[in-house]
Amino acid sequence: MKPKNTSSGLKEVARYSGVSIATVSRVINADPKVKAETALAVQKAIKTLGYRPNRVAQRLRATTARRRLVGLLIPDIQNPYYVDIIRGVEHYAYNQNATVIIGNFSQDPKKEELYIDILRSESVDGFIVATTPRTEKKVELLIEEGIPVVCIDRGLRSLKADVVKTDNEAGAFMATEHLIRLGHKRIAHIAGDKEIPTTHERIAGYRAAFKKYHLKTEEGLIFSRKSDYESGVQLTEEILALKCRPTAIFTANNLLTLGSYEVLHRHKMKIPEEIAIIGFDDVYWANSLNPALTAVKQFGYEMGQQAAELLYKRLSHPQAPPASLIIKPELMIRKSCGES
Amino acid sequence: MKPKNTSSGLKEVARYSGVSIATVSRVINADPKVKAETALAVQKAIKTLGYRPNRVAQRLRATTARRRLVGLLIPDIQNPYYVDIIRGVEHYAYNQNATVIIGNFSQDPKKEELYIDILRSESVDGFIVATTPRTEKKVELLIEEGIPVVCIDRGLRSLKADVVKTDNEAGAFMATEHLIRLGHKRIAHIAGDKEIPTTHERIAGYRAAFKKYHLKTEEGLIFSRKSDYESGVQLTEEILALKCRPTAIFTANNLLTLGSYEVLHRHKMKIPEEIAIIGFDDVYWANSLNPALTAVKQFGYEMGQQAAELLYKRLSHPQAPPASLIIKPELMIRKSCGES
DNA sequence: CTGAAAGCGCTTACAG
DNA sequence: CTGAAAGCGCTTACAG
Repeated sequence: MKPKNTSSGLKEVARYSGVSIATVSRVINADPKVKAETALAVQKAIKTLGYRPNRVAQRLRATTARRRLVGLLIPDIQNPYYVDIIRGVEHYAYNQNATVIIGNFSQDPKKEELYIDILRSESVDGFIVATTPRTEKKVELLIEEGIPVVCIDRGLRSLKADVVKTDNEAGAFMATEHLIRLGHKRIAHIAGDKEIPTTHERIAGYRAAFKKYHLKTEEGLIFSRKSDYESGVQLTEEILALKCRPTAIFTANNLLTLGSYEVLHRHKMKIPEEIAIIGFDDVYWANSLNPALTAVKQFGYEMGQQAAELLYKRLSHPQAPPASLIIKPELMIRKSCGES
Repeated sequence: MKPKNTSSGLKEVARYSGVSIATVSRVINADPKVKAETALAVQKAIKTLGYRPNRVAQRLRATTARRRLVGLLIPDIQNPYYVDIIRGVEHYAYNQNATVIIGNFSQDPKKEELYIDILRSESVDGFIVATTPRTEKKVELLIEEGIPVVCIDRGLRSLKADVVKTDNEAGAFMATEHLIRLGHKRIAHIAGDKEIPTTHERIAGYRAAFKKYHLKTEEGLIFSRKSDYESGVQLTEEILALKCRPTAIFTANNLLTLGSYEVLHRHKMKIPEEIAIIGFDDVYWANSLNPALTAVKQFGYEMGQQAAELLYKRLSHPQAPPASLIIKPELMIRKSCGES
């Protein structure tokens, strides 16, 4: 019934190597004050006994920055963009011998709040969060309590935390400009949920491109519902039902893009001849779509790494002023807008 | 410098409500022996102080089954099938007030071993693992030590653990039979990595369908490299280069399918007229592909839930004999094989 | 350079 | 029904 206690514990290592548990602890933490030969003996004992420190006990005792646990709050693990971020954070953490604990709240506000509390109770070194305006207060509370937080994808309005995000306006501008240069004048924009700040930044980029080319932007061509697949489907249907159809669509994220593709195919629209499409967010299987998707690539993986790095920097410099890392996206030209 | 200690701790709650910390602890754990009015008073104190138990301390002290942490070992978080599994596990855990800690080893053997050790050091209640034969020994060790393990997607050869998996042979049979009934006789199979047991089960299903229809299976049409996107690309190229091309392809997982689509589109093959394609694994954007993908759906989300449930059952019945849950997949008929 | 001891925030027999 | 005390497995001043 009771599990054999194989993970011997500090005591056994101490006994085996003839020192105190304090010393064993010191060699585990690479304390340079330990005499070399003592350290060696202890290391041997650790190896032969197969000892592994209990991370829970370490964390309970440890002071911040040595807990080796980072909390990552993610809106939707089904969205490949967030998966990239997760992988990036994880990669950095792995190299620091840290673990990451993910709170995937699936766009559910209740879960979102709860996960903040839970991760906090897990004594994370700090948080990396893709905030929703909804929980902004709660996140600010964390910061006031001295818990390091870095925002990813979206910053805090109060700007009190580090942030790494994409230059959304620039990305949307690039996409729209690409279409304009190809001769499109009536471009629909399927925007994301207006609750989310990035949505507005992308709309701004869309408008800016029109402005630069002295084109007027038709307000009726900006569509928005939520940021999910289903909204992509519904809004594309609305667009196709327009008496005077636009010649191109710019979708604001990968879920919307996918939803849009579904409808375009169902209506047997020729892409890009009858309608061109360009999406925000690149995916690794963009070439498996037909035609291959031209998209604005956000560097999710790199952003995740940077965020983790920022977090650990802040751990050692809690008083440093908040930093912003704005990553320029890149246009991946493939086939869905025609040859450029 | 030092974070304000807002999360008051048992002591403050005890002081505030005029009882001992033992009593506070009891009401947190819903011990029925506590007098109702005492409990009420304590609950009020907890609420007004905004107290939240420190999960790390709880876990250190707790005995198995009350640690509320499940370890999930996943081969590749970029694969949507595993994302479904993660979501399922998480859903169940959430309802148990448990957290799940994910070890995503990205198909890297070294990471795989390391994550087992790390999750173990985190004192998980138990593991849910998609094993690789590589780490089978290590997983068996876990079991011998009395740590509950449930395998997902793939079982243990020794059968010593609970397992929830798809009926792979049946799934592959369904896919192949579907193609045969549509009149295809020469069907290529892009199988997964031969190191992985599911690969062989799917090949067996493929063969079985041929047998049932008294067709001979051409060994030269079974292709295998690894289980990733790139292999899908390469093997499809090989297939198209064949002097005598098959009329259909059956791909063994979603990554291979996507790779295959890329090549088929690049070569401007008409699907399904020139070549039909059917894939193992369904994805939520199957309709965004062109043509919409006909696929064998594995119930990843449900499997994840079941696995978590099995894990918690085993926690209360450690001696129960290992259970196997074999889930029947379902054929999702769309357009990539033509109308049925 | 090393050990004895206190303590991280909890839970749980053991008394009463 | 409740409290005092031991202890989970570590780390870290404090002595020496």
